[in-house]
Amino acid sequence: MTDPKRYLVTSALPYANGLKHVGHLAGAYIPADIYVRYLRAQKRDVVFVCGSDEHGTAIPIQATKEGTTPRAIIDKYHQAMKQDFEDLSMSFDIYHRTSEPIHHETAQEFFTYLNDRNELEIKESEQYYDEEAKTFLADRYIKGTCPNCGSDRAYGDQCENCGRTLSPDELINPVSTLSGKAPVKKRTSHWYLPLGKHEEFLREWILKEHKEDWRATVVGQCKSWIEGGLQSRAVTRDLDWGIKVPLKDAEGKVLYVWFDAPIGYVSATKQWAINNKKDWKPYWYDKDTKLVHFIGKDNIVFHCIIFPIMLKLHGNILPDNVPANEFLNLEGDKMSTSRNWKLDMRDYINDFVKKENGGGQCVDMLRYYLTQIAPETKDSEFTWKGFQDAVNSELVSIFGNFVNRTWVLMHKLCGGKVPILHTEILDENDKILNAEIEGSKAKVETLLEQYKFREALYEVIDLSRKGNQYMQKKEPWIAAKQLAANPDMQKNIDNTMHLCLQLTANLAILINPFLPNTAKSMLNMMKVVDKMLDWENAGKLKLLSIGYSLREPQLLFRKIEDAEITEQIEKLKAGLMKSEAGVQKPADEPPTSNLKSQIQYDDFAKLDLKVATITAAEKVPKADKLLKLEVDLGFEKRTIVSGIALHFKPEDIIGKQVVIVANLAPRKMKGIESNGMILMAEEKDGQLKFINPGEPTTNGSPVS
RNA sequence: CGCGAAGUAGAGCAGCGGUAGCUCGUUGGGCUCAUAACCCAAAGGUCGGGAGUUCGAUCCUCCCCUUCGCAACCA
Repeated sequence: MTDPKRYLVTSALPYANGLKHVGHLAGAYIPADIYVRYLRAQKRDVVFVCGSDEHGTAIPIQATKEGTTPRAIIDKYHQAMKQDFEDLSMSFDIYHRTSEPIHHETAQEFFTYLNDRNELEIKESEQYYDEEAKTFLADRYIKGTCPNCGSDRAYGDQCENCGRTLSPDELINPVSTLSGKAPVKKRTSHWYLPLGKHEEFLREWILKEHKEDWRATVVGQCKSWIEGGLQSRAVTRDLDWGIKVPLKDAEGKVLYVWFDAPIGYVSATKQWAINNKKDWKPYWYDKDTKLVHFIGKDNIVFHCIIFPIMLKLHGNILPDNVPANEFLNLEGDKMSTSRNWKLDMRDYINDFVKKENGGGQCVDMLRYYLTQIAPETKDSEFTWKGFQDAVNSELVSIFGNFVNRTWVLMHKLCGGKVPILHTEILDENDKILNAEIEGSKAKVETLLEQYKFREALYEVIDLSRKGNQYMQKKEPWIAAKQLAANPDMQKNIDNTMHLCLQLTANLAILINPFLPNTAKSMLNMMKVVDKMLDWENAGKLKLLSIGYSLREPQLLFRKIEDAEITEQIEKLKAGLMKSEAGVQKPADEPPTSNLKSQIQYDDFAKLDLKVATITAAEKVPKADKLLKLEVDLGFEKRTIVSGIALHFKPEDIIGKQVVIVANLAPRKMKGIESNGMILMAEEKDGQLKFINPGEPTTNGSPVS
């Protein structure tokens, strides 16, 4: 779409059941924020909406897990996510939530509109029903034996043991997790959106019209779904958490979360309009509105297939583009909430932004690195070393350093003021630099319009690199030494510094969408107002007036120290260990007879169990969980490293008698050799307790 | 299984018909205004494997191998 009248930009609504990590940030939020800031700098009419997605079965499940109510869960995570986005300089015009009445009304109106026009089908099916709880059971609420591996940890949607995808009907001996009783089959009816009816439209719209301008990964995914045959999808569920189906005979039914969530973009726009006394309708109905959804690749089907069908049936405009990103891996492995292998936005905020040497510059460092490695065409990888390299060698050494040396030299050689430009002696280098400055605007612009954020950012950094090259060729510090012999050299110095200063002003404009906090610091150094950042000023060479005095330099970025990244990597690994310990005993599991397979006496006899007394204990440095213990076996003392630091203080356990496995092969942990293992009982909440003889016993006594 | 995306220098990534580029890292040199920063240069790749189309293929076609995703939650 060329020259639209207005823009509506959305970022995927984050699901309110937990904190979000940097993968989310890189995928759907930072690119959208860059795009929006760029449009605003161009004085375009743009609204940027987002908000929390607060319905669906996972919310009540999370509530059970945390021992609280669904309402408390969504309030907690809505607040947390909103705060985190704010801390990372996301510039939403509104951060809404789907629990608001205006959203319920909007979603219900959507449903009614479609239903009244017979665009939905009603189908009857048999679903499991819990007679005691008087409710139909979501797949996730039914537990049973896996038909594949025989584990009793299989749910109606998937087996936790073998990972196989299941349907509730496949479970052997299904049990309701609500009442613990066997559920019965009961007939129920649901509304379905027949996607198949719209196949031709999708083929035309995506595979033909947008074949070229949408990302290959997006078109490819859509093609895969369309050709795979589009099934009707239920838009309602039997659940008591969500938006009530607005019909008399639909007691106990709510809209399926995937149906109401994208409508959240519409209700957020409405709320924004109310807050700002604007009309929301053109943003969703006028053909001259450019709608852009920023999402991750998992969301492609909703934003490219299902929601567009809903929008089309409802008479709304369709997205102009859906620049979905692939996934971001972390230190060689997929990010995963359940395995705790992730970097939460909040953790970064606490460890960097909120520190004394943090603040806006640390926000921009993360924004920089995540943009630089954004998974635009394929999965990419976040590594702490990569983060450090990007910050130290590009932000600090190239960009920050260019600005700094310009400022320092300007103060030393030009009296702290913008020097005159002597046009009569401009040389080849000056002219080339001018052309580079003028050319960058168009380059960055074109790339941003194509959603190539990584490349666009590269162009900006590259412009500062060209500034460094230019300065190196002109060597004003050498010219300064020749001043005594040749006072005319001042003219050379003036020209060089004048151009470097104008270049800095340009850099501020160009970097602003990506690193807004940095742009702000630069404005402060230049003593100019925000208006200078207007995009139309990019490429201009008269942004700073001659004779204007400028502030002292301030460093734009600090370096990331080795110790900081080492600490982060260790923290990540410690978190993984914690979660793996947790997986063995999920908190919500009732006591079960988790018996291991039978062994013979000989197997048991191989174990050498002995009574021992802990004589010394200390924390292992740089390890959250480990304690280094010394135990007395009577006949010898030995060192055992044990992963119990989260449960016991070293000073509290000295003198305790324990049972150890004395013939376990030695193993090095954190460089300390551990000779044996202390036996522990584990409560279902993960709490650990020592196994010891009921009364004091001689150290070294065998246990059998 | 099938479908989609991807496999390119030590690392992270571009490119996509005319025998390969960028950033970091490495090595050597220059400069010293600058956050031991900057600048220049060099080394380093049979572009996953095989076959085909073409005057010519990393880029097109086919086969194979590997990784990721595919309407549970999840960017």
